[in-house]
Amino acid sequence: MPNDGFLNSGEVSTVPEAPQRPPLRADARRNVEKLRQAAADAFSEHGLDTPLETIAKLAGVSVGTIYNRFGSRDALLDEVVNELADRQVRAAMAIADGTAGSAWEKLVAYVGAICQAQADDPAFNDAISRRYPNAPALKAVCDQSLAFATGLAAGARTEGALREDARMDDIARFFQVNGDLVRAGDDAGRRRVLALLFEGLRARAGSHPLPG
Amino acid sequence: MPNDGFLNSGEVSTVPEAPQRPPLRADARRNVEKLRQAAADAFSEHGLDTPLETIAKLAGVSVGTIYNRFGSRDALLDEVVNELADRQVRAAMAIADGTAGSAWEKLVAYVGAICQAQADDPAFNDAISRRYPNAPALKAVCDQSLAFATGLAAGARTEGALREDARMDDIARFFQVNGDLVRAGDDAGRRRVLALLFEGLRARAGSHPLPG
DNA sequence: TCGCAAGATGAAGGTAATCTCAACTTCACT
DNA sequence: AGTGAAGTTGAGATTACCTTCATCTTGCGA
Repeated sequence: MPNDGFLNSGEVSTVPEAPQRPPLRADARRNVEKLRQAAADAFSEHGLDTPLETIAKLAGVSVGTIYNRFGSRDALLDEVVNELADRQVRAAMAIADGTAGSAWEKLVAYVGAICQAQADDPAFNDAISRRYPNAPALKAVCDQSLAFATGLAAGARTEGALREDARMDDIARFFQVNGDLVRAGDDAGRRRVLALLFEGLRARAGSHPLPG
Repeated sequence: MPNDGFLNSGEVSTVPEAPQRPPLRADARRNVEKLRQAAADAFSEHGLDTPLETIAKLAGVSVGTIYNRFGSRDALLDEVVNELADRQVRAAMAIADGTAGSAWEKLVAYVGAICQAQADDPAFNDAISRRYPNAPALKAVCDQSLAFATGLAAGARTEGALREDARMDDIARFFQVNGDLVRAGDDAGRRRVLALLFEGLRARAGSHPLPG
């Protein structure tokens, strides 16, 4: 559950463009909850390609209900995976924050945590490394994650640990590459590639400049 | 069932288990050729997921003919893409051989050439970086490519340019990773990641050992 | 308890692909 | 030219998914 984190001075109206729908009936609310749970479970086990049929069955409802409650596959995906991804990203941030040492070490810890989460949870992996253009909330989580990494990277560069010509989108590519190796089922290789990339990213005398 | 060969006066049969089919009729031979060409063109333009319908239309025959001549999608794929991949791998080998300098430089040239070919030809990319388990001839080409790279890598390690704990399967992963970034359409990023990986692969004082 | 709007259902329709096979066409040999 | 085997054809079977909608069911206010 997203914690809004603000101790606001007065009441602020909810969201400006809230469509002001009538409240859901009790059974419908129950079904939404069951579907959310079922979708999260199924996605986390089988990835985001899980058929709606599977999710509906797991929730004990029919596929039609998914459409009644969420409108489309993409909407379900965006809503459910958003929460899931948000949780993972926050956990990784906590790990980075809890890492004593240099910004470089925090950066390594953060990227390592995200990559491990990709390996552990197919849904999360699909979410941050694959393209889901119709999932805006999901994109927001990814951006948030990258922004955090960017901050750490800036610190690491200042320290002189991260090479000067490293760019922020390089980090995004770590996740992309890691996700691909996860999908290939090559966990050992994944770790090696990650290690190689970090080695490449370190500032060093006599390193060749990166292209671009 | 061994064939007791000594009754056979002169000719030894070519391949032991050649099914000895009757020769194809002229029109069928023509169709095989048209299909090979069409498949190579279509695969190279759209990747190995091109539907058979597209290929059949391009060749001016019906899908049924593909099955009559090749037996299955995978068989067509194996046969056609094998040739295509073999050509690319040989070209890359020639580039490596034509590169003056150290084994490390040859290795970089070879891997770079393969990766560039992946970027230029979707069929080749799918062939060496994706899994096509039902394509044995294709797998052979990949193995051949890796064996060549392995030779160069051994030389580069002897020179002291390649880190001691680099392994041969690391090179295979370069192709996998590169292929993924090609598919993502991120050519600039692809080059940067490749550069980072090579930086990571260089022998250096004070580098961390790779996991595994 | 009743009525009805909200909600659930799942078969049917749509799409996009591989693969099959009975009916037709053509080659090549006499 | 005639004939039969070889070859081609393409609609249909099949699979696997998403999405819709007419019909049935149910929560809940009166």
